[in-house]
Amino acid sequence: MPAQRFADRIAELGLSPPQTGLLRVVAMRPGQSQQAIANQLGTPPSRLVALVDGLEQRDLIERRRNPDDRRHHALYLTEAGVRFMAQLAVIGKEHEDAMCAGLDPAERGQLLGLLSRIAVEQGLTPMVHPGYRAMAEQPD
Amino acid sequence: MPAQRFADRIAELGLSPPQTGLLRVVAMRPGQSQQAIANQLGTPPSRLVALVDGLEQRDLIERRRNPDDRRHHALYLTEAGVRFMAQLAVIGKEHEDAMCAGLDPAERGQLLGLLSRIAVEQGLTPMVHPGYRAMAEQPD
DNA sequence: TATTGTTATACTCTATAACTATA
DNA sequence: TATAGTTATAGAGTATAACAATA
Repeated sequence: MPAQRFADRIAELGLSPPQTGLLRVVAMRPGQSQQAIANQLGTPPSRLVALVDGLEQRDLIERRRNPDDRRHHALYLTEAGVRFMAQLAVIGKEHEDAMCAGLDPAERGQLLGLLSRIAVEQGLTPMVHPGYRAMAEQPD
Repeated sequence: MPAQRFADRIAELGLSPPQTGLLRVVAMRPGQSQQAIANQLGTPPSRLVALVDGLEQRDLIERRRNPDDRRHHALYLTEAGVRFMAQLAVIGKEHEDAMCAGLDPAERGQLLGLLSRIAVEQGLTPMVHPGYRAMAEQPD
Protein backbone atom coordinates (compact mmCIF):
# COMPACT_ATOMS: atom_id res chain seq x y z
CA MET A 1 0.00 0.00 0.00
CA PRO A 2 2.87 2.49 0.40
CA ALA A 3 2.93 3.36 -3.27
CA GLN A 4 -0.84 3.75 -3.36
CA ARG A 5 -0.86 6.06 -0.38
CA PHE A 6 1.78 8.24 -1.93
CA ALA A 7 -0.22 8.27 -5.15
CA ASP A 8 -3.27 9.39 -3.18
CA ARG A 9 -1.33 12.22 -1.62
CA ILE A 10 -0.03 13.64 -4.85
CA ALA A 11 -3.36 13.02 -6.55
CA GLU A 12 -4.73 15.69 -4.21
CA LEU A 13 -2.35 18.06 -5.97
CA GLY A 14 -3.58 16.85 -9.34
CA LEU A 15 -0.51 14.89 -10.39
CA SER A 16 0.01 11.22 -11.20
CA PRO A 17 3.06 9.30 -9.98
CA PRO A 18 4.65 9.17 -13.44
CA GLN A 19 4.18 12.91 -13.83
CA THR A 20 5.76 13.46 -10.45
CA GLY A 21 8.76 11.38 -11.39
CA LEU A 22 9.20 13.30 -14.61
CA LEU A 23 8.94 16.60 -12.76
CA ARG A 24 11.74 15.48 -10.47
CA VAL A 25 13.92 14.58 -13.43
CA VAL A 26 13.40 18.00 -14.96
CA ALA A 27 14.13 19.62 -11.61
CA MET A 28 17.33 17.65 -11.20
CA ARG A 29 18.67 18.51 -14.63
CA PRO A 30 16.79 21.21 -16.50
CA GLY A 31 17.25 21.76 -20.20
CA GLN A 32 17.30 18.17 -21.36
CA SER A 33 15.45 17.14 -24.49
CA GLN A 34 12.54 14.75 -24.29
CA GLN A 35 14.58 12.13 -26.07
CA ALA A 36 17.36 12.44 -23.51
CA ILE A 37 14.88 12.08 -20.66
CA ALA A 38 13.12 9.15 -22.30
CA ASN A 39 16.46 7.44 -22.66
CA GLN A 40 17.32 8.18 -19.06
CA LEU A 41 14.02 6.83 -17.77
CA GLY A 42 14.02 3.89 -20.13
CA THR A 43 10.61 4.72 -21.51
CA PRO A 44 9.46 5.25 -25.10
CA PRO A 45 9.54 8.91 -26.09
CA SER A 46 5.89 8.80 -27.07
CA ARG A 47 4.97 8.14 -23.48
CA LEU A 48 6.58 11.38 -22.41
CA VAL A 49 4.38 13.48 -24.62
CA ALA A 50 1.24 13.12 -22.55
CA LEU A 51 3.17 13.50 -19.31
CA VAL A 52 4.88 16.66 -20.50
CA ASP A 53 1.56 17.97 -21.83
CA GLY A 54 -0.01 17.54 -18.42
CA LEU A 55 2.80 19.22 -16.56
CA GLU A 56 2.89 22.05 -19.08
CA GLN A 57 -0.85 22.62 -18.84
CA ARG A 58 -0.49 22.92 -15.10
CA ASP A 59 2.27 25.46 -15.73
CA LEU A 60 4.85 23.44 -13.82
CA ILE A 61 7.29 22.98 -16.70
CA GLU A 62 7.75 24.53 -20.11
CA ARG A 63 9.03 23.35 -23.47
CA ARG A 64 11.62 25.62 -25.02
CA ARG A 65 12.66 25.10 -28.63
CA ASN A 66 16.34 25.11 -29.23
CA PRO A 67 16.98 27.81 -31.88
CA ASP A 68 20.07 25.94 -33.09
CA ASP A 69 18.17 22.73 -33.71
CA ARG A 70 14.49 23.40 -33.78
CA ARG A 71 13.66 19.73 -33.47
CA HIS A 72 14.58 19.72 -29.80
CA HIS A 73 12.28 20.73 -26.99
CA ALA A 74 14.28 21.39 -23.88
CA LEU A 75 12.31 21.09 -20.65
CA TYR A 76 12.55 23.57 -17.79
CA LEU A 77 10.72 24.12 -14.53
CA THR A 78 8.57 27.21 -14.26
CA GLU A 79 8.55 29.23 -11.06
CA ALA A 80 5.37 27.44 -10.07
CA GLY A 81 7.21 24.21 -10.78
CA VAL A 82 9.99 25.17 -8.40
CA ARG A 83 7.47 25.95 -5.69
CA PHE A 84 5.71 22.69 -6.40
CA MET A 85 8.93 20.75 -5.91
CA ALA A 86 9.19 22.23 -2.43
CA GLN A 87 5.69 21.01 -1.65
CA LEU A 88 6.62 17.65 -3.04
CA ALA A 89 9.59 17.43 -0.73
CA VAL A 90 7.30 18.02 2.24
CA ILE A 91 4.89 15.34 1.07
CA GLY A 92 7.71 12.91 0.51
CA LYS A 93 9.01 13.54 3.98
CA GLU A 94 5.57 13.11 5.53
CA HIS A 95 5.03 9.96 3.57
CA GLU A 96 8.30 8.49 4.69
CA ASP A 97 7.53 9.39 8.29
CA ALA A 98 4.12 7.77 8.03
CA MET A 99 5.60 4.61 6.54
CA CYS A 100 8.31 4.40 9.17
CA ALA A 101 6.02 5.10 12.09
CA GLY A 102 6.82 2.43 14.63
CA LEU A 103 10.53 2.44 13.85
CA ASP A 104 12.90 4.48 15.97
CA PRO A 105 15.45 6.70 14.21
CA ALA A 106 18.22 4.11 14.46
CA GLU A 107 16.01 1.46 12.89
CA ARG A 108 15.00 3.83 10.14
CA GLY A 109 18.65 4.38 9.39
CA GLN A 110 19.25 0.64 9.31
CA LEU A 111 16.33 0.11 6.94
CA LEU A 112 17.45 2.89 4.64
CA GLY A 113 20.96 1.49 4.58
CA LEU A 114 19.86 -2.04 3.78
CA LEU A 115 17.46 -0.95 1.06
CA SER A 116 20.03 1.36 -0.48
CA ARG A 117 22.50 -1.46 -0.71
CA ILE A 118 19.92 -3.64 -2.41
CA ALA A 119 19.13 -0.86 -4.89
CA VAL A 120 22.82 -0.52 -5.75
CA GLU A 121 23.26 -4.28 -5.91
CA GLN A 122 20.32 -4.60 -8.28
CA GLY A 123 21.62 -1.86 -10.54
CA LEU A 124 18.68 0.47 -10.08
CA THR A 125 19.21 3.93 -11.49
CA PRO A 126 19.22 6.40 -8.59
CA MET A 127 16.19 8.69 -8.46
CA VAL A 128 14.41 6.80 -11.24
CA HIS A 129 11.38 4.70 -10.43
CA PRO A 130 11.70 1.25 -12.02
CA GLY A 131 8.15 1.53 -13.29
CA TYR A 132 9.32 3.63 -16.23
CA ARG A 133 11.63 0.96 -17.49
CA ALA A 134 9.84 -1.29 -19.92
CA MET A 135 12.50 -3.41 -21.58
CA ALA A 136 16.24 -3.25 -22.06
CA GLU A 137 17.97 -0.20 -20.75
CA GLN A 138 20.96 0.99 -22.70
CA PRO A 139 23.08 3.64 -21.00
CA ASP A 140 24.09 6.67 -23.09
CA MET B 1 12.39 -3.75 -10.40
CA PRO B 2 11.93 -6.51 -7.81
CA ALA B 3 8.27 -6.92 -8.63
CA GLN B 4 8.96 -6.91 -12.35
CA ARG B 5 11.62 -9.56 -12.05
CA PHE B 6 9.34 -11.79 -10.07
CA ALA B 7 6.64 -11.21 -12.68
CA ASP B 8 9.10 -12.24 -15.37
CA ARG B 9 9.94 -15.43 -13.52
CA ILE B 10 6.36 -16.57 -13.10
CA ALA B 11 5.50 -15.41 -16.61
CA GLU B 12 7.81 -18.19 -17.79
CA LEU B 13 5.36 -20.54 -16.14
CA GLY B 14 2.46 -18.82 -17.86
CA LEU B 15 0.98 -17.08 -14.86
CA SER B 16 0.44 -13.42 -14.06
CA PRO B 17 1.16 -11.96 -10.61
CA PRO B 18 -2.54 -11.58 -9.75
CA GLN B 19 -3.17 -15.18 -10.75
CA THR B 20 -0.29 -16.29 -8.59
CA GLY B 21 -1.66 -14.42 -5.60
CA LEU B 22 -5.06 -15.98 -6.08
CA LEU B 23 -3.54 -19.43 -6.35
CA ARG B 24 -1.82 -18.88 -3.03
CA VAL B 25 -5.06 -17.84 -1.39
CA VAL B 26 -6.77 -20.99 -2.63
CA ALA B 27 -3.84 -23.07 -1.44
CA MET B 28 -3.95 -21.48 1.99
CA ARG B 29 -7.64 -22.03 2.49
CA PRO B 30 -9.32 -24.29 -0.04
CA GLY B 31 -13.07 -24.43 -0.42
CA GLN B 32 -13.86 -20.76 -0.19
CA SER B 33 -16.39 -19.17 -2.51
CA GLN B 34 -15.33 -16.57 -5.02
CA GLN B 35 -17.26 -13.96 -3.09
CA ALA B 36 -15.41 -14.83 0.10
CA ILE B 37 -12.08 -14.58 -1.66
CA ALA B 38 -13.01 -11.35 -3.37
CA ASN B 39 -13.93 -9.91 -0.01
CA GLN B 40 -10.71 -11.16 1.49
CA LEU B 41 -8.59 -9.68 -1.29
CA GLY B 42 -10.60 -6.48 -1.42
CA THR B 43 -11.27 -6.80 -5.12
CA PRO B 44 -14.56 -6.79 -7.04
CA PRO B 45 -15.87 -10.32 -7.62
CA SER B 46 -16.00 -9.74 -11.34
CA ARG B 47 -12.25 -9.39 -11.40
CA LEU B 48 -11.88 -12.87 -10.00
CA VAL B 49 -13.73 -14.48 -12.85
CA ALA B 50 -11.00 -14.08 -15.43
CA LEU B 51 -8.32 -15.01 -12.91
CA VAL B 52 -10.16 -18.16 -11.89
CA ASP B 53 -10.85 -18.97 -15.54
CA GLY B 54 -7.16 -18.79 -16.33
CA LEU B 55 -6.14 -20.97 -13.42
CA GLU B 56 -8.87 -23.46 -14.20
CA GLN B 57 -7.88 -23.69 -17.86
CA ARG B 58 -4.37 -24.46 -16.77
CA ASP B 59 -5.82 -27.15 -14.53
CA LEU B 60 -4.34 -25.64 -11.37
CA ILE B 61 -7.62 -25.07 -9.53
CA GLU B 62 -11.17 -26.24 -9.97
CA ARG B 63 -14.60 -24.81 -9.27
CA ARG B 64 -16.91 -27.12 -7.36
CA ARG B 65 -20.57 -26.29 -7.05
CA ASN B 66 -21.97 -26.56 -3.59
CA PRO B 67 -24.93 -29.00 -3.81
CA ASP B 68 -26.64 -27.29 -0.89
CA ASP B 69 -26.53 -23.88 -2.52
CA ARG B 70 -25.79 -24.21 -6.18
CA ARG B 71 -24.98 -20.53 -6.49
CA HIS B 72 -21.63 -21.01 -4.78
CA HIS B 73 -18.48 -22.11 -6.52
CA ALA B 74 -15.96 -23.34 -4.01
CA LEU B 75 -12.36 -23.23 -5.22
CA TYR B 76 -9.89 -26.06 -4.71
CA LEU B 77 -6.38 -26.81 -5.89
CA THR B 78 -5.95 -29.68 -8.30
CA GLU B 79 -3.04 -32.07 -7.92
CA ALA B 80 -1.22 -30.12 -10.58
CA GLY B 81 -1.98 -27.02 -8.55
CA VAL B 82 -0.37 -28.52 -5.49
CA ARG B 83 2.73 -29.36 -7.47
CA PHE B 84 2.73 -25.91 -8.94
CA MET B 85 2.70 -24.38 -5.48
CA ALA B 86 5.87 -26.27 -4.70
CA GLN B 87 7.52 -24.83 -7.79
CA LEU B 88 6.29 -21.42 -6.75
CA ALA B 89 7.91 -21.77 -3.38
CA VAL B 90 11.22 -22.50 -5.07
CA ILE B 91 10.88 -19.49 -7.33
CA GLY B 92 9.95 -17.31 -4.40
CA LYS B 93 12.98 -18.48 -2.51
CA GLU B 94 15.27 -17.89 -5.47
CA HIS B 95 13.78 -14.49 -6.02
CA GLU B 96 14.31 -13.50 -2.42
CA ASP B 97 17.87 -14.77 -2.55
CA ALA B 98 18.53 -12.80 -5.71
CA MET B 99 17.06 -9.66 -4.18
CA CYS B 100 19.06 -10.04 -1.00
CA ALA B 101 22.34 -10.87 -2.70
CA GLY B 102 24.88 -8.63 -1.06
CA LEU B 103 23.32 -8.91 2.37
CA ASP B 104 24.65 -11.43 4.85
CA PRO B 105 22.16 -13.66 6.68
CA ALA B 106 22.07 -11.43 9.75
CA GLU B 107 21.28 -8.39 7.62
CA ARG B 108 18.60 -10.29 5.77
CA GLY B 109 17.01 -11.11 9.09
CA GLN B 110 17.18 -7.47 10.12
CA LEU B 111 15.57 -6.35 6.88
CA LEU B 112 12.82 -8.92 7.14
CA GLY B 113 12.12 -7.89 10.72
CA LEU B 114 11.95 -4.19 9.93
CA LEU B 115 9.72 -4.67 6.90
CA SER B 116 7.42 -7.02 8.80
CA ARG B 117 6.97 -4.45 11.50
CA ILE B 118 6.10 -1.84 8.92
CA ALA B 119 3.58 -4.18 7.32
CA VAL B 120 1.91 -4.77 10.66
CA GLU B 121 2.04 -1.09 11.54
CA GLN B 122 0.40 -0.18 8.23
CA GLY B 123 -2.36 -2.72 8.70
CA LEU B 124 -1.51 -4.79 5.64
CA THR B 125 -3.34 -8.09 5.42
CA PRO B 126 -0.77 -10.89 5.73
CA MET B 127 -0.18 -12.85 2.53
CA VAL B 128 -2.32 -10.46 0.47
CA HIS B 129 -0.67 -8.18 -2.03
CA PRO B 130 -1.97 -4.62 -1.61
CA GLY B 131 -2.44 -4.40 -5.35
CA TYR B 132 -5.74 -6.22 -5.10
CA ARG B 133 -7.24 -3.65 -2.82
CA ALA B 134 -8.98 -0.99 -4.80
CA MET B 135 -10.98 1.05 -2.34
CA ALA B 136 -12.29 0.59 1.16
CA GLU B 137 -11.64 -2.71 2.79
CA GLN B 138 -14.28 -3.92 5.19
CA PRO B 139 -13.37 -6.95 7.29
CA ASP B 140 -15.91 -9.76 7.45
C1' DT C 1 18.43 10.11 -45.21
C1' DA C 2 18.27 10.59 -40.05
C1' DT C 3 16.33 12.50 -35.86
C1' DT C 4 12.79 14.83 -32.58
C1' DG C 5 8.65 15.02 -31.23
C1' DT C 6 3.89 13.75 -32.09
C1' DT C 7 -0.18 11.15 -33.36
C1' DA C 8 -2.70 6.81 -34.34
C1' DT C 9 -3.66 2.46 -33.01
C1' DA C 10 -4.03 -1.55 -30.30
C1' DC C 11 -3.66 -4.11 -26.15
C1' DT C 12 -3.88 -5.09 -21.13
C1' DC C 13 -5.85 -4.43 -16.84
C1' DT C 14 -9.38 -3.00 -14.02
C1' DA C 15 -13.89 -1.17 -12.18
C1' DT C 16 -18.89 -0.51 -12.70
C1' DA C 17 -23.10 -1.96 -13.84
C1' DA C 18 -26.29 -5.06 -16.06
C1' DC C 19 -27.59 -9.74 -16.31
C1' DT C 20 -28.52 -15.11 -15.06
C1' DA C 21 -29.37 -18.64 -12.07
C1' DT C 22 -30.31 -19.91 -7.94
C1' DA C 23 -32.34 -19.22 -3.45
C1' DT D 1 -36.50 -10.00 -3.21
C1' DA D 2 -31.63 -11.14 -2.41
C1' DT D 3 -27.24 -13.33 -3.49
C1' DA D 4 -23.23 -15.73 -6.31
C1' DG D 5 -21.26 -15.59 -10.25
C1' DT D 6 -20.89 -13.84 -14.91
C1' DT D 7 -20.89 -10.82 -18.89
C1' DA D 8 -20.82 -6.20 -21.06
C1' DT D 9 -19.00 -1.94 -21.21
C1' DA D 10 -15.96 1.73 -20.49
C1' DG D 11 -11.78 3.96 -18.85
C1' DA D 12 -6.84 4.39 -17.71
C1' DG D 13 -2.21 3.43 -18.94
C1' DT D 14 1.17 1.97 -22.00
C1' DA D 15 3.80 0.17 -26.18
C1' DT D 16 4.41 0.06 -31.21
C1' DA D 17 4.39 1.98 -35.40
C1' DA D 18 3.33 5.60 -38.63
C1' DC D 19 3.89 10.47 -39.40
C1' DA D 20 5.41 15.64 -39.74
C1' DA D 21 8.91 18.93 -39.07
C1' DT D 22 13.57 19.84 -39.08
C1' DA D 23 18.22 18.77 -39.92
